[in-house]
Amino acid sequence: MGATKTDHFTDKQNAIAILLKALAHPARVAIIEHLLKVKSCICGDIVKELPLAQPTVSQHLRELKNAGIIKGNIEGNAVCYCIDEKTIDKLQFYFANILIESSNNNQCC
Amino acid sequence: MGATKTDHFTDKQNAIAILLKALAHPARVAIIEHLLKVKSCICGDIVKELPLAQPTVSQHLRELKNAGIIKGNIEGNAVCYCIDEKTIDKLQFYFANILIESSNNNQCC
DNA sequence: TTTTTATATTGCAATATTACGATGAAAGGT
DNA sequence: ACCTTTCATCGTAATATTGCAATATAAAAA
Repeated sequence: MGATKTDHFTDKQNAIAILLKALAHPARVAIIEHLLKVKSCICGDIVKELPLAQPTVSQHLRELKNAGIIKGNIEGNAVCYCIDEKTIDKLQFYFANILIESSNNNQCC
Repeated sequence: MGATKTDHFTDKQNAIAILLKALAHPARVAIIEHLLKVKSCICGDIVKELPLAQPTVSQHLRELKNAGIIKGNIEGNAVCYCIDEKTIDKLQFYFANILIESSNNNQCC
């Protein structure tokens, strides 16, 4: 025990959980917000912005990329990261849908 | 090491991360989806729906409640849970905002 | 070619999460 | 009073995550 029982849930449920888990860390939220702030792709300056060591930032970037939240392009010496809007759109849609379905319910608490 | 360096991030970043972490597990996603499906509050039948033992489900429900994603009312012998729409609205707004800000950016990847 | 710059990977210690059996608490039914 | 039902809590084992020093890699600059 200790491992999530992924097999017992639907693919969609696991997919959403993986996306949310990728963003469920303040450092990774900060990375996304920095990407928005600089209004362009980031190439390395994230390490200077975050209060974390370079390997830690690199690890967080990899997790965001694996989940499909950001995209990364090798640009010569540096690497260029930016937000994958398609994935954020999925999340926005997911929560918007919960709100729609939820408003039809007869709330009791 | 091992613990998230919460102190180094803003309150907003931590707050979003906590909300997303609460939903970053397929069992908790499944709980929310069941709440939507039954179109009412759930009073105990979640344990039968999920492939997890009762203490595990109870623990997941507590995490969702602590994060403010669901509300819970004691109803005699049973407990009645339902979605807190205000919190889902926060999340929906957060992602919608990312999309708006992101569309102003000159994407390079 | 050597050095520098930028990022990734490895290995590991500290901590957190997940899952569940056992047990507890509290209300309802008999 | 006694049992049953419903849910929470405790304790604990298995596993995952976080963070970083050390090291590797790979392209640019000198």
